Amino acid sequence: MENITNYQIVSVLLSGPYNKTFDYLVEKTKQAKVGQIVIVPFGKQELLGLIFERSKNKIKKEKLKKIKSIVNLPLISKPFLDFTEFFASWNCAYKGNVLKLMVSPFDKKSIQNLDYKNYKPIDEEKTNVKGNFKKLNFYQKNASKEILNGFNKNSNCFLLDGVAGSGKTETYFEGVNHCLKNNKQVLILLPEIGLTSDWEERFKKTFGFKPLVWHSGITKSKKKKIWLSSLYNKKLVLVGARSALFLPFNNLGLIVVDEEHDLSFKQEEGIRYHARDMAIYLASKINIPIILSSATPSVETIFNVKLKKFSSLYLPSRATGSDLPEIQIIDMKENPTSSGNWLSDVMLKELLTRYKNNEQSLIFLNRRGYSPLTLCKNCGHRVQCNNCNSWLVEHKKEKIYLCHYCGYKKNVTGDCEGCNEAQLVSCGPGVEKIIEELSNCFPNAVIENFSSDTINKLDHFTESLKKIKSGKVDFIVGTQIIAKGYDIPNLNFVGIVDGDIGTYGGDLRSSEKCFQLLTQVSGRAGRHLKKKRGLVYLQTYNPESLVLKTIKEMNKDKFYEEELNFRKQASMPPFSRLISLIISSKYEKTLNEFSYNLFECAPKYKDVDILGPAPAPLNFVRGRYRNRFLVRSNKKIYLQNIVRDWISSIKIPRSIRLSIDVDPYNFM
DNA sequence: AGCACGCCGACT
DNA sequence: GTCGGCGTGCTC
Ligand SMILES: [Zn+2]
Ligand SMILES: [Zn+2]
Repeated sequence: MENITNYQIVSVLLSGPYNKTFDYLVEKTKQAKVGQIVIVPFGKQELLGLIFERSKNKIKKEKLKKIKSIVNLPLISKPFLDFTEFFASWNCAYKGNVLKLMVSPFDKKSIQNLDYKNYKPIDEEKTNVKGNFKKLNFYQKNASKEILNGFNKNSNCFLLDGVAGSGKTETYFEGVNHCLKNNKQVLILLPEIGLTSDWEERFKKTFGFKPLVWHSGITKSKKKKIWLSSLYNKKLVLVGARSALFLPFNNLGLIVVDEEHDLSFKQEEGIRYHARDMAIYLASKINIPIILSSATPSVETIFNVKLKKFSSLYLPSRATGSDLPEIQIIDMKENPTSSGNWLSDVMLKELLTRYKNNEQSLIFLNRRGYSPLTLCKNCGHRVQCNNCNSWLVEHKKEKIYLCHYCGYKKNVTGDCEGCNEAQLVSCGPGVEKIIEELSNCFPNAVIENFSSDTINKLDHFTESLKKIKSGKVDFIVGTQIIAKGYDIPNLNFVGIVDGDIGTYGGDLRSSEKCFQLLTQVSGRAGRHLKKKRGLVYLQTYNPESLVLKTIKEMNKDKFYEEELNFRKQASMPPFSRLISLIISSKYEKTLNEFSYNLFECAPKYKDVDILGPAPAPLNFVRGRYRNRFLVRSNKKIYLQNIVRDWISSIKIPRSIRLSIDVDPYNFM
């Protein structure tokens, strides 16, 4: 038997659904250190792990196994281990699964087969700035001065708040430049969809080199290279979607969250987390500045500014010098359309004027496809999904009915599944319907469909945008994808088909979402007009609505004031903390039994409200029945701990899936 | 998550 | 008798 004194004991966090660490032996000569990635035997399998602590010494020595190998890589630094711990605790996730995210382009096999010759870190020389910076205006200069000061302070969370086109990007580029000068790493988080070649070009023009780009479309081998760069290189700029947050940076100097309010930062599948909120924690952990940038900040962020947790940097005007557009509200009760049509006469008249005048117009409707509901007038049958209790959306171009929740599709046949004398009618418009309506009115016009159905491929997107910018397109019909800050020079008129998106849906953030979306879409109009202003027509059945009024008046402060008041009255976030439990099962009976058991052992605290169980608004998705609980408390309570204790007090049958959503945004 | 162990019904 | 279903519990 070997001498046990030649070994040391280390605690290893394993990649997988584990919350505690497991102790292993490792030869002292191997000089194991906290932060090393290792391969260990575990039961009958071999797993990837991370040395998390020196040793806990809580287990009998005879049971200990030896580490198989230590992967030859720089250490993952302590702040990132703390981040893993915090992340798991905050989001009620397994620590081991967070580790899995952190090493994501690798698995236990590929990390052992690391071929260092092929994965030479990217040449840092290439990140030497030799670009040209745009001249900043007075406000931009002030803001960037504040940001640069932030590098020397402890409290350093900034909100960069300015209308679309006010030059927020150029302003935070100053901070990026500062980091590069000091040989630091920079992480820029963008919504998945905002990460375009347009953005990359803009960066390259300014800095003279290309940033590393990280999103779901990047190949695995490229991702491995970037992962290694973040671990080896002292100096780099990485732009990425939310998952870039998990890269093992070794010398991070600044984080930017662009389009801070964007809902795509909230991960809703697998491990649920909010990338913006986690980025704020990470920045404070490493003690570096973080810049949140948006033309329409989230209510949460505005609240943090009010609490003086963040400092607000305000850019009041468009950098091009043009005025913000005029917004007119079209009362649909006074301007009704004939049945089956959705564009009012006023709207069509304005479109005609612009069309004759060779100007581009954008028609915005936040609904993909042709029609969200098809029903049979003869028998009342509705075209529904087989796996969900949702309506299928007709997509006319592809001749299918599509489920927007699970992707199920069915061919459009013209027959009815409920009777033999089909009289199918489409209820409600989608962008395809609007295109149909437009081409009836303007038979010779060129109309471009700009929605995620047509745009999901990057090259198709670039092509589409090029076509629009070349002026060949008369009408752009688009969903929210168009709101994402693309600069379209000759676009002077925006028509919003349905301004009432804030009134239905009815979750706590619907007003906020409506305000943000419509403000961003309106901001597309007239960005390059010199003497005139752009124009926006906003069709609505609720012209008196407060949200629409604040949009029309462009009174941002008033909107946030009203909305914060409402949230306060209702004890809703950001004045309280919410956690959703989503329980699902293939069997309705199992689901309801378990839900009841969970209800029975729910904690009873004075300051914790538990609502439920209730069938989810979408109570059947992908072949599974779903119930929900909603837990609420004030923010002084660490509600996650209460929920964790509750859940661990009951054994969960294998046929039940229970998902915990901290700070939920989606209540379906 | 895997994987083994174990306990019960049905099938050579 | 024994093959295989999946409910339960452990893995350093
Ligand atoms: Zn479906
Ligand atoms: Zn029918």
